[in-house]
Amino acid sequence: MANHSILDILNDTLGKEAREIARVMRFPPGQVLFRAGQKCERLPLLVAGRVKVQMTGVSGNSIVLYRLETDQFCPLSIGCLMTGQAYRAEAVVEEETDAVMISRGVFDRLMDQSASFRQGIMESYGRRLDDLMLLVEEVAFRRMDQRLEEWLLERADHGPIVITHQELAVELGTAREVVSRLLKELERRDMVRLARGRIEVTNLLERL
Amino acid sequence: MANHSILDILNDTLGKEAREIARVMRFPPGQVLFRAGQKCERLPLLVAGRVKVQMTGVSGNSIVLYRLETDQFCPLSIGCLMTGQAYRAEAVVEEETDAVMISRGVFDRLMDQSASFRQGIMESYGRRLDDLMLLVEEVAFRRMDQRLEEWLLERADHGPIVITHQELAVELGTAREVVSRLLKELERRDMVRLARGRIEVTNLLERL
DNA sequence: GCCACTTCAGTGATAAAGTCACAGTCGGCG
DNA sequence: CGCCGACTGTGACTTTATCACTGAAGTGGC
Repeated sequence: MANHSILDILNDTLGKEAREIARVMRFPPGQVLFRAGQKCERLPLLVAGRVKVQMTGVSGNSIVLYRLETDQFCPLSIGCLMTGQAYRAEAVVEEETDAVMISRGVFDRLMDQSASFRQGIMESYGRRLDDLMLLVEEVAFRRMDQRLEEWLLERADHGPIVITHQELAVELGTAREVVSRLLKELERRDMVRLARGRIEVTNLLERL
Repeated sequence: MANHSILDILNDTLGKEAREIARVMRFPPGQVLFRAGQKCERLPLLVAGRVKVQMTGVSGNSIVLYRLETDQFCPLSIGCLMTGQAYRAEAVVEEETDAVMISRGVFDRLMDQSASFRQGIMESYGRRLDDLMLLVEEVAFRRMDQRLEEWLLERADHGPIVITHQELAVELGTAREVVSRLLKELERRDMVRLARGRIEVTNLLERL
């Protein structure tokens, strides 16, 4: 996976069938790749773009689990494809996304024939497991104000962050009111400037 | 993986080398299979027994992530083996465990040659991912009293539960004091009986 | 422009959970 | 028996979650 793009691997392994068997599809922002409760038909494999995977608990609260980016597989789909279970989460396109949709048969074939493909799958899986372990630790043990500040700092580079408090609450897995209060407190300390649907990070960095 | 045990698959694929290449090791309760920070040399694959995998956050708090049981692989080890990263969690034997320890080379060979092995690996991975997603939801959104009661009910079948409040706190990813208080409250309502290092569930069931 | 309507944000009150500090209690062992 | 370490209980306080509600900002029709 280090040397070749996913498309190269597919072409190498599947030969001239590649284009027919594994068609690249384009998804616009906002499109839902899959919802909780649905069965999985095909494994999405991102060629470009970004997809957000989030889960809604019984309480109705949601949390973002991880994001899929270029050259990554959706590990949830693999699980659902292999076991026939329904999805437990949903995937929403954030940036226009091109993805190869692979059927179970083609997946098995690739796993059988391409060591590079296997390597890619295993790495993708490993990364997700790691992501989720870190998320568990975050949610279980870290303070919300710190997590919020970090989240803001990570996206403060390119001007104001366009997001509602509700969406931000889902990112962190908390309640909208909590986010509102913490943000207001940051504004009082002149660390951010708030507007409807927009957060401008001013001098948050200094605390690190 | 549905039809054959892991040992069968190993024997089928590796032939007479199997015994030399992938030796079965026995671990007593309490033994640590790996610690956070260590590198992974071999992939443990449980033939019998039970292993608890837990993680300690920067705060010093710990939480149990999942348990390995018969015929399961340790997905963390796969990740560490593939990427060369160090473990982020630790694994402790709970019941005497027999495990086959597989090297990177043998792992790659099995992945290449045995569809059953691949299937087993992928299923194991899928299950862990699912476990962790559920854990994220639990920790993020569910009430501690309910989680505690469920935990107790799940192990109330075979007489008193032998565990300290501290250990129970790690199971749930909370603080010892929280567990102590919730348990005391349950005892006041005559739902459990408490003793040092022991919890007896009396009539907790009725609430369901 | 004005109005109705929806979405978004702010906030008080209260409950649940986490943190800190410390006291009491039990069990084993010299 | 008495001491020590591990375990448990609890008060005081902080942080986070939940509930209920208000107001403010954008949107579209007329």
